[in-house]
Amino acid sequence: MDKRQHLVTTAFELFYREGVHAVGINRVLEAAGVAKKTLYHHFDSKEALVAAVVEYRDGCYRDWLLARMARAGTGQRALAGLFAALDDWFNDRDPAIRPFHGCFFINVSAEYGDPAHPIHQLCADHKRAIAAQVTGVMAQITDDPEQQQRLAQAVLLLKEGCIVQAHVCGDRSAAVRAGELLTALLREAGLAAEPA
Amino acid sequence: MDKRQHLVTTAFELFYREGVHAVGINRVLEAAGVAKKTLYHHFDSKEALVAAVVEYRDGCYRDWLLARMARAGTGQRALAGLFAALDDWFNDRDPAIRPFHGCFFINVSAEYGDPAHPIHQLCADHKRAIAAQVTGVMAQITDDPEQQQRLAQAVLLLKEGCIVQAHVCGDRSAAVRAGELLTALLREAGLAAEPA
DNA sequence: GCAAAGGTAGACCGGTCTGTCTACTTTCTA
DNA sequence: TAGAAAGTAGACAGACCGGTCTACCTTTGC
Repeated sequence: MDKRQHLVTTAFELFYREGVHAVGINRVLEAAGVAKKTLYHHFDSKEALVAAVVEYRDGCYRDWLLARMARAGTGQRALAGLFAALDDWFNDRDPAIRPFHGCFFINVSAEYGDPAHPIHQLCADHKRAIAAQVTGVMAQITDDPEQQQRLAQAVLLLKEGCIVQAHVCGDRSAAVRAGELLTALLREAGLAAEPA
Repeated sequence: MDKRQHLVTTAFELFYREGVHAVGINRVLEAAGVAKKTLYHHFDSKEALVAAVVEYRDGCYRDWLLARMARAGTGQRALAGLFAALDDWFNDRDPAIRPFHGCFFINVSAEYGDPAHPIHQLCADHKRAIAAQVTGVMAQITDDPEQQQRLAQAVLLLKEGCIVQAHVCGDRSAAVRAGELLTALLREAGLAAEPA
Protein backbone atom coordinates (compact mmCIF):
# COMPACT_ATOMS: atom_id res chain seq x y z
CA MET A 1 0.00 0.00 0.00
CA ASP A 2 2.94 2.32 0.59
CA LYS A 3 4.10 2.21 -3.03
CA ARG A 4 0.62 2.99 -4.18
CA GLN A 5 0.41 6.02 -1.94
CA HIS A 6 3.86 7.13 -2.97
CA LEU A 7 2.77 7.02 -6.60
CA VAL A 8 -0.32 9.06 -5.82
CA THR A 9 1.50 11.78 -3.92
CA THR A 10 4.28 11.99 -6.48
CA ALA A 11 1.81 12.16 -9.33
CA PHE A 12 -0.14 14.84 -7.50
CA GLU A 13 2.90 17.09 -7.23
CA LEU A 14 3.67 16.76 -10.92
CA PHE A 15 0.08 17.03 -12.14
CA TYR A 16 -0.63 20.00 -9.91
CA ARG A 17 2.42 21.86 -11.10
CA GLU A 18 2.33 21.10 -14.78
CA GLY A 19 -1.04 19.65 -15.65
CA VAL A 20 -2.21 16.08 -16.14
CA HIS A 21 -1.77 15.78 -19.90
CA ALA A 22 1.59 17.51 -19.86
CA VAL A 23 3.04 14.87 -17.53
CA GLY A 24 3.30 11.35 -18.87
CA ILE A 25 3.44 8.32 -16.65
CA ASN A 26 7.13 7.83 -17.36
CA ARG A 27 7.83 11.10 -15.59
CA VAL A 28 5.72 10.02 -12.63
CA LEU A 29 7.62 6.74 -12.49
CA GLU A 30 10.99 8.40 -12.64
CA ALA A 31 10.10 10.91 -9.96
CA ALA A 32 8.63 8.21 -7.74
CA GLY A 33 11.42 5.69 -8.36
CA VAL A 34 8.83 3.04 -9.07
CA ALA A 35 8.70 0.46 -11.84
CA LYS A 36 6.07 0.66 -14.52
CA LYS A 37 4.75 -2.76 -13.68
CA THR A 38 4.22 -1.64 -10.11
CA LEU A 39 2.17 1.29 -11.29
CA TYR A 40 0.02 -1.00 -13.42
CA HIS A 41 -0.21 -3.38 -10.54
CA HIS A 42 -1.97 -0.70 -8.53
CA PHE A 43 -3.82 1.20 -11.25
CA ASP A 44 -5.52 -0.07 -14.37
CA SER A 45 -4.61 3.01 -16.37
CA LYS A 46 -3.31 6.54 -16.21
CA GLU A 47 -6.86 7.74 -15.72
CA ALA A 48 -7.27 5.47 -12.72
CA LEU A 49 -4.14 7.09 -11.30
CA VAL A 50 -5.53 10.55 -12.00
CA ALA A 51 -8.78 9.62 -10.27
CA ALA A 52 -6.85 8.38 -7.25
CA VAL A 53 -4.87 11.60 -7.21
CA VAL A 54 -8.05 13.70 -7.31
CA GLU A 55 -9.49 11.70 -4.43
CA TYR A 56 -6.29 12.08 -2.48
CA ARG A 57 -6.25 15.83 -2.96
CA ASP A 58 -9.93 16.00 -2.08
CA GLY A 59 -9.15 14.39 1.25
CA CYS A 60 -6.13 16.58 2.01
CA TYR A 61 -7.75 19.79 0.97
CA ARG A 62 -11.01 19.28 2.81
CA ASP A 63 -9.28 18.13 5.97
CA TRP A 64 -7.07 21.19 5.85
CA LEU A 65 -9.89 23.62 5.20
CA LEU A 66 -12.11 22.09 7.85
CA ALA A 67 -9.30 22.25 10.38
CA ARG A 68 -8.58 25.88 9.56
CA MET A 69 -12.26 26.78 9.88
CA ALA A 70 -12.68 24.86 13.11
CA ARG A 71 -9.58 26.47 14.56
CA ALA A 72 -11.03 29.89 13.84
CA GLY A 73 -14.26 29.14 15.66
CA THR A 74 -17.88 28.65 14.67
CA GLY A 75 -20.32 30.63 12.55
CA GLN A 76 -18.79 33.80 11.18
CA ARG A 77 -15.46 33.04 12.69
CA ALA A 78 -15.36 29.80 10.74
CA LEU A 79 -16.03 31.71 7.53
CA ALA A 80 -13.35 34.22 8.40
CA GLY A 81 -11.12 31.20 8.96
CA LEU A 82 -11.94 29.93 5.50
CA PHE A 83 -10.82 33.12 3.81
CA ALA A 84 -7.79 33.40 6.08
CA ALA A 85 -6.86 29.88 5.02
CA LEU A 86 -7.19 30.82 1.36
CA ASP A 87 -5.07 33.90 2.01
CA ASP A 88 -2.34 31.80 3.61
CA TRP A 89 -2.51 29.37 0.72
CA PHE A 90 -2.16 32.06 -1.93
CA ASN A 91 0.69 33.61 -0.03
CA ASP A 92 2.53 30.37 0.67
CA ARG A 93 2.20 30.73 4.42
CA ASP A 94 0.75 27.39 5.38
CA PRO A 95 3.13 24.44 5.03
CA ALA A 96 0.18 22.08 5.24
CA ILE A 97 -1.11 23.10 1.83
CA ARG A 98 1.72 24.75 -0.12
CA PRO A 99 2.42 25.34 -2.91
CA PHE A 100 -0.28 27.31 -4.68
CA HIS A 101 -0.87 26.57 -8.36
CA GLY A 102 -4.55 27.38 -8.42
CA CYS A 103 -7.32 24.95 -7.53
CA PHE A 104 -6.45 21.39 -8.54
CA PHE A 105 -10.13 20.62 -9.13
CA ILE A 106 -10.63 23.61 -11.41
CA ASN A 107 -7.44 22.73 -13.24
CA VAL A 108 -8.36 19.09 -13.70
CA SER A 109 -11.87 20.05 -14.78
CA ALA A 110 -10.28 22.20 -17.44
CA GLU A 111 -8.38 19.19 -18.76
CA TYR A 112 -11.33 16.82 -18.43
CA GLY A 113 -14.00 19.25 -19.51
CA ASP A 114 -16.73 16.79 -20.40
CA PRO A 115 -19.13 16.87 -17.44
CA ALA A 116 -19.88 13.20 -18.00
CA HIS A 117 -16.27 12.18 -17.57
CA PRO A 118 -15.70 10.34 -14.26
CA ILE A 119 -12.74 12.53 -13.43
CA HIS A 120 -14.74 15.70 -14.03
CA GLN A 121 -17.40 14.27 -11.78
CA LEU A 122 -14.89 13.65 -9.01
CA CYS A 123 -14.01 17.34 -9.18
CA ALA A 124 -17.67 18.28 -9.02
CA ASP A 125 -18.07 15.96 -6.01
CA HIS A 126 -15.30 17.82 -4.28
CA LYS A 127 -17.01 21.14 -4.86
CA ARG A 128 -20.29 19.71 -3.59
CA ALA A 129 -18.60 18.50 -0.42
CA ILE A 130 -17.15 21.95 0.21
CA ALA A 131 -20.58 23.45 -0.42
CA ALA A 132 -22.06 21.15 2.21
CA GLN A 133 -19.34 22.18 4.63
CA VAL A 134 -20.06 25.85 4.09
CA THR A 135 -23.82 25.37 4.30
CA GLY A 136 -23.35 23.64 7.62
CA VAL A 137 -21.47 26.63 8.95
CA MET A 138 -24.07 29.00 7.59
CA ALA A 139 -26.71 27.13 9.58
CA GLN A 140 -24.86 28.28 12.70
CA ILE A 141 -25.37 31.86 11.60
CA THR A 142 -28.99 31.93 10.52
CA ASP A 143 -32.01 29.69 10.88
CA ASP A 144 -33.59 30.86 7.66
CA PRO A 145 -33.04 28.10 5.09
CA GLU A 146 -33.26 30.54 2.22
CA GLN A 147 -30.65 32.82 3.71
CA GLN A 148 -28.49 29.83 4.46
CA GLN A 149 -28.52 28.78 0.83
CA ARG A 150 -28.06 32.26 -0.53
CA LEU A 151 -25.16 33.13 1.70
CA ALA A 152 -23.52 29.76 1.38
CA GLN A 153 -23.62 30.31 -2.36
CA ALA A 154 -22.07 33.73 -1.81
CA VAL A 155 -19.20 32.10 0.07
CA LEU A 156 -18.64 29.61 -2.71
CA LEU A 157 -18.75 32.22 -5.46
CA LEU A 158 -16.29 34.41 -3.60
CA LYS A 159 -14.08 31.43 -2.80
CA GLU A 160 -13.83 30.29 -6.42
CA GLY A 161 -13.55 33.84 -7.64
CA CYS A 162 -10.60 34.66 -5.43
CA ILE A 163 -8.82 31.42 -6.32
CA VAL A 164 -9.09 32.24 -10.01
CA GLN A 165 -7.98 35.84 -9.45
CA ALA A 166 -5.02 34.63 -7.43
CA HIS A 167 -3.99 32.00 -9.95
CA VAL A 168 -4.65 33.61 -13.32
CA CYS A 169 -3.95 37.22 -12.39
CA GLY A 170 -1.46 36.70 -9.61
CA ASP A 171 -3.63 38.71 -7.23
CA ARG A 172 -2.34 37.55 -3.87
CA SER A 173 -4.76 39.68 -1.86
CA ALA A 174 -7.89 38.31 -3.50
CA ALA A 175 -8.85 36.23 -0.47
CA VAL A 176 -8.71 39.21 1.89
CA ARG A 177 -11.00 41.14 -0.40
CA ALA A 178 -13.36 38.23 -0.80
CA GLY A 179 -13.58 37.90 2.96
CA GLU A 180 -14.43 41.59 3.31
CA LEU A 181 -17.14 41.31 0.71
CA LEU A 182 -18.66 38.40 2.55
CA THR A 183 -18.72 40.48 5.71
CA ALA A 184 -20.55 43.19 3.79
CA LEU A 185 -23.07 40.66 2.53
CA LEU A 186 -23.69 39.33 6.02
CA ARG A 187 -24.20 42.89 7.22
CA GLU A 188 -26.59 43.57 4.36
CA ALA A 189 -28.52 40.48 5.35
CA GLY A 190 -28.89 41.78 8.89
CA LEU A 191 -26.50 39.19 10.27
CA ALA A 192 -24.14 41.52 11.98
CA ALA A 193 -20.82 40.25 13.19
CA GLU A 194 -21.10 38.46 16.51
CA PRO A 195 -19.54 40.23 19.48
CA ALA A 196 -16.14 38.89 20.57
CA MET B 1 -4.70 35.47 -44.28
CA ASP B 2 -7.87 33.43 -44.49
CA LYS B 3 -6.12 30.10 -43.95
CA ARG B 4 -4.44 31.48 -40.90
CA GLN B 5 -7.74 32.60 -39.42
CA HIS B 6 -9.34 29.32 -40.31
CA LEU B 7 -6.61 27.49 -38.42
CA VAL B 8 -7.10 29.73 -35.40
CA THR B 9 -10.85 29.31 -35.23
CA THR B 10 -10.65 25.57 -35.80
CA ALA B 11 -7.98 25.17 -33.17
CA PHE B 12 -10.02 27.26 -30.77
CA GLU B 13 -13.01 24.94 -31.06
CA LEU B 14 -10.90 21.87 -30.41
CA PHE B 15 -8.79 23.38 -27.64
CA TYR B 16 -11.83 24.84 -25.92
CA ARG B 17 -13.69 21.57 -25.97
CA GLU B 18 -10.91 19.17 -25.10
CA GLY B 19 -7.95 21.13 -23.82
CA VAL B 20 -4.76 22.27 -25.49
CA HIS B 21 -2.47 19.36 -24.60
CA ALA B 22 -5.12 16.79 -25.38
CA VAL B 23 -5.39 18.01 -28.98
CA GLY B 24 -2.32 17.58 -31.15
CA ILE B 25 -1.66 19.71 -34.21
CA ASN B 26 -2.53 16.78 -36.48
CA ARG B 27 -6.09 16.90 -35.22
CA VAL B 28 -6.26 20.64 -35.82
CA LEU B 29 -4.96 20.11 -39.35
CA GLU B 30 -7.44 17.39 -40.10
CA ALA B 31 -10.36 19.39 -38.76
CA ALA B 32 -9.26 22.50 -40.63
CA GLY B 33 -8.42 20.69 -43.87
CA VAL B 34 -5.09 22.47 -43.99
CA ALA B 35 -1.65 21.12 -44.74
CA LYS B 36 1.00 20.95 -42.07
CA LYS B 37 3.34 23.14 -44.04
CA THR B 38 0.68 25.81 -44.20
CA LEU B 39 0.34 25.74 -40.44
CA TYR B 40 4.09 26.16 -40.05
CA HIS B 41 4.03 28.83 -42.69
CA HIS B 42 1.79 30.91 -40.42
CA PHE B 43 2.97 29.84 -36.99
CA ASP B 44 6.43 29.01 -35.71
CA SER B 45 5.19 26.36 -33.34
CA LYS B 46 2.16 24.89 -31.63
CA GLU B 47 2.60 27.39 -28.83
CA ALA B 48 2.50 30.25 -31.31
CA LEU B 49 -0.80 28.82 -32.54
CA VAL B 50 -2.08 28.57 -28.97
CA ALA B 51 -1.10 32.17 -28.32
CA ALA B 52 -2.92 33.26 -31.46
CA VAL B 53 -5.97 31.31 -30.35
CA VAL B 54 -5.92 32.95 -26.92
CA GLU B 55 -5.71 36.38 -28.53
CA TYR B 56 -8.51 35.53 -30.89
CA ARG B 57 -10.75 34.41 -28.07
CA ASP B 58 -9.81 37.49 -26.07
CA GLY B 59 -11.08 39.65 -28.88
CA CYS B 60 -14.31 37.72 -29.42
CA TYR B 61 -15.14 37.45 -25.78
CA ARG B 62 -14.49 41.04 -24.86
CA ASP B 63 -16.36 42.36 -27.86
CA TRP B 64 -19.30 40.19 -26.95
CA LEU B 65 -19.32 41.13 -23.30
CA LEU B 66 -18.90 44.80 -24.04
CA ALA B 67 -21.77 44.67 -26.53
CA ARG B 68 -24.01 42.89 -24.07
CA MET B 69 -23.22 45.39 -21.35
CA ALA B 70 -23.69 48.38 -23.65
CA ARG B 71 -26.98 47.00 -24.87
CA ALA B 72 -28.22 46.76 -21.31
CA GLY B 73 -27.40 50.39 -20.56
CA THR B 74 -24.90 52.20 -18.40
CA GLY B 75 -23.90 51.92 -14.74
CA GLN B 76 -25.86 49.29 -12.91
CA ARG B 77 -27.71 48.28 -16.01
CA ALA B 78 -24.42 47.48 -17.66
CA LEU B 79 -23.48 45.28 -14.73
CA ALA B 80 -26.84 43.58 -14.85
CA GLY B 81 -26.13 43.07 -18.54
CA LEU B 82 -22.83 41.44 -17.71
CA PHE B 83 -24.47 38.85 -15.48
CA ALA B 84 -27.34 38.35 -17.92
CA ALA B 85 -24.73 37.68 -20.60
CA LEU B 86 -23.02 35.11 -18.40
CA ASP B 87 -26.41 33.53 -17.70
CA ASP B 88 -27.12 33.24 -21.41
CA TRP B 89 -23.67 31.81 -22.01
CA PHE B 90 -24.05 29.14 -19.32
CA ASN B 91 -27.48 28.25 -20.61
CA ASP B 92 -26.53 28.16 -24.27
CA ARG B 93 -28.88 31.00 -25.19
CA ASP B 94 -26.59 33.33 -27.05
CA PRO B 95 -25.43 32.07 -30.46
CA ALA B 96 -22.68 34.68 -30.44
CA ILE B 97 -20.76 32.90 -27.69
CA ARG B 98 -21.91 29.26 -27.50
CA PRO B 99 -20.93 26.70 -26.48
CA PHE B 100 -20.00 26.87 -22.82
CA HIS B 101 -17.06 24.80 -21.66
CA GLY B 102 -15.97 27.08 -18.84
CA CYS B 103 -13.67 30.06 -19.26
CA PHE B 104 -11.05 29.47 -21.95
CA PHE B 105 -8.57 31.67 -20.10
CA ILE B 106 -9.01 29.79 -16.82
CA ASN B 107 -8.69 26.52 -18.69
CA VAL B 108 -5.57 27.53 -20.58
CA SER B 109 -4.04 28.94 -17.38
CA ALA B 110 -4.59 25.54 -15.83
CA GLU B 111 -2.58 23.94 -18.64
CA TYR B 112 0.08 26.65 -18.68
CA GLY B 113 0.26 27.17 -14.95
CA ASP B 114 3.64 28.88 -14.76
CA PRO B 115 2.84 32.59 -14.33
CA ALA B 116 5.96 33.43 -16.31
CA HIS B 117 4.82 31.51 -19.35
CA PRO B 118 3.82 33.84 -22.21
CA ILE B 119 0.57 32.00 -22.72
CA HIS B 120 -0.33 32.29 -19.06
CA GLN B 121 0.42 35.97 -19.30
CA LEU B 122 -1.92 36.37 -22.25
CA CYS B 123 -4.68 34.92 -20.08
CA ALA B 124 -3.81 37.31 -17.28
CA ASP B 125 -3.87 40.18 -19.79
CA HIS B 126 -7.38 39.18 -20.77
CA LYS B 127 -8.51 39.26 -17.16
CA ARG B 128 -6.90 42.65 -16.70
CA ALA B 129 -8.71 44.01 -19.71
CA ILE B 130 -12.03 42.79 -18.34
CA ALA B 131 -11.19 44.35 -15.00
CA ALA B 132 -10.56 47.68 -16.70
CA GLN B 133 -13.90 47.36 -18.48
CA VAL B 134 -15.71 46.73 -15.22
CA THR B 135 -13.88 49.50 -13.40
CA GLY B 136 -14.92 51.90 -16.13
CA VAL B 137 -18.56 50.99 -15.61
CA MET B 138 -18.20 51.26 -11.85
CA ALA B 139 -17.00 54.85 -12.34
CA GLN B 140 -20.45 55.58 -13.76
CA ILE B 141 -21.97 54.43 -10.49
CA THR B 142 -19.79 56.06 -7.90
CA ASP B 143 -17.20 58.82 -7.81
CA ASP B 144 -15.36 57.35 -4.84
CA PRO B 145 -12.21 55.70 -6.20
CA GLU B 146 -12.01 53.32 -3.29
CA GLN B 147 -15.58 52.17 -3.76
CA GLN B 148 -14.95 51.86 -7.47
CA GLN B 149 -12.05 49.51 -6.89
CA ARG B 150 -13.79 47.53 -4.18
CA LEU B 151 -16.97 46.98 -6.11
CA ALA B 152 -15.22 46.33 -9.38
CA GLN B 153 -13.31 43.62 -7.55
CA ALA B 154 -16.59 42.28 -6.26
CA VAL B 155 -17.88 42.02 -9.82
CA LEU B 156 -14.78 40.17 -10.92
CA LEU B 157 -14.84 37.76 -7.99
CA LEU B 158 -18.48 36.98 -8.59
CA LYS B 159 -17.93 36.68 -12.33
CA GLU B 160 -15.07 34.16 -11.97
CA GLY B 161 -16.87 32.38 -9.15
CA CYS B 162 -20.03 31.81 -11.13
CA ILE B 163 -18.11 30.64 -14.20
CA VAL B 164 -16.32 28.03 -12.11
CA GLN B 165 -19.54 26.96 -10.41
CA ALA B 166 -21.24 26.65 -13.78
CA HIS B 167 -18.41 24.68 -15.35
CA VAL B 168 -17.17 22.43 -12.57
CA CYS B 169 -20.45 21.87 -10.77
CA GLY B 170 -22.85 22.29 -13.65
CA ASP B 171 -24.69 25.04 -11.78
CA ARG B 172 -26.50 26.80 -14.60
CA SER B 173 -28.07 29.42 -12.37
CA ALA B 174 -24.81 30.63 -10.87
CA ALA B 175 -24.82 33.85 -12.88
CA VAL B 176 -28.29 34.83 -11.70
CA ARG B 177 -27.23 34.34 -8.13
CA ALA B 178 -24.00 36.24 -8.63
CA GLY B 179 -25.95 39.14 -10.09
CA GLU B 180 -28.27 39.21 -7.09
CA LEU B 181 -25.33 39.24 -4.73
CA LEU B 182 -23.82 42.16 -6.56
CA THR B 183 -27.10 44.02 -6.20
CA ALA B 184 -26.99 43.35 -2.48
CA LEU B 185 -23.42 44.65 -2.29
CA LEU B 186 -24.36 47.82 -4.14
CA ARG B 187 -27.26 48.29 -1.74
CA GLU B 188 -24.97 47.72 1.23
CA ALA B 189 -22.63 50.36 -0.21
CA GLY B 190 -25.48 52.84 -0.35
CA LEU B 191 -25.60 52.75 -4.13
CA ALA B 192 -29.23 51.91 -4.49
CA ALA B 193 -30.52 50.79 -7.84
CA GLU B 194 -31.26 53.69 -10.14
CA PRO B 195 -34.89 54.36 -10.84
CA ALA B 196 -36.16 53.12 -14.21
C1' DG C 1 3.39 36.03 -68.34
C1' DC C 2 6.37 35.11 -64.77
C1' DA C 3 8.04 34.92 -60.27
C1' DA C 4 6.85 35.03 -55.62
C1' DA C 5 3.82 33.66 -52.27
C1' DG C 6 0.74 30.51 -50.52
C1' DG C 7 -0.79 26.04 -50.41
C1' DT C 8 -1.20 20.55 -51.13
C1' DA C 9 -0.19 15.55 -49.63
C1' DG C 10 2.46 13.30 -47.00
C1' DA C 11 7.12 11.13 -45.94
C1' DC C 12 10.38 11.48 -42.50
C1' DC C 13 12.61 12.15 -37.94
C1' DG C 14 13.48 11.60 -33.12
C1' DG C 15 10.87 11.68 -29.25
C1' DT C 16 7.19 10.47 -26.07
C1' DC C 17 2.86 8.38 -25.04
C1' DT C 18 0.20 4.31 -22.71
C1' DG C 19 0.03 -0.18 -21.83
C1' DT C 20 1.98 -5.27 -22.11
C1' DC C 21 5.29 -8.39 -20.99
C1' DT C 22 9.91 -11.06 -19.76
C1' DA C 23 13.06 -12.45 -16.46
C1' DC C 24 14.35 -11.89 -12.20
C1' DT C 25 14.52 -10.24 -7.10
C1' DT C 26 12.57 -9.08 -2.71
C1' DT C 27 9.08 -9.14 0.69
C1' DC C 28 5.35 -11.09 3.10
C1' DT C 29 2.45 -14.69 4.95
C1' DA C 30 0.89 -19.12 6.40
C1' DT D 1 10.59 -22.47 4.61
C1' DA D 2 7.98 -22.28 0.44
C1' DG D 3 5.00 -20.06 -2.31
C1' DA D 4 2.38 -16.02 -3.27
C1' DA D 5 2.50 -11.28 -3.68
C1' DA D 6 4.84 -7.24 -4.62
C1' DG D 7 8.37 -5.18 -6.85
C1' DT D 8 12.66 -4.31 -10.20
C1' DA D 9 14.73 -2.85 -14.93
C1' DG D 10 13.56 -2.30 -19.09
C1' DA D 11 12.32 -4.17 -23.86
C1' DC D 12 8.55 -4.01 -26.88
C1' DA D 13 4.48 -2.41 -29.58
C1' DG D 14 1.51 0.69 -31.88
C1' DA D 15 0.10 5.20 -31.71
C1' DC D 16 0.81 9.90 -31.64
C1' DC D 17 3.66 14.02 -30.81
C1' DG D 18 5.81 18.54 -32.93
C1' DG D 19 8.50 19.93 -36.37
C1' DT D 20 11.28 19.53 -41.08
C1' DC D 21 11.26 18.80 -45.72
C1' DT D 22 10.35 17.10 -50.83
C1' DA D 23 7.94 17.62 -54.95
C1' DC D 24 4.52 19.74 -56.88
C1' DC D 25 0.28 22.77 -57.65
C1' DT D 26 -2.42 27.09 -57.30
C1' DT D 27 -3.01 31.84 -56.51
C1' DT D 28 -1.55 36.46 -56.40
C1' DG D 29 0.72 40.58 -57.71
C1' DC D 30 3.50 43.27 -60.72
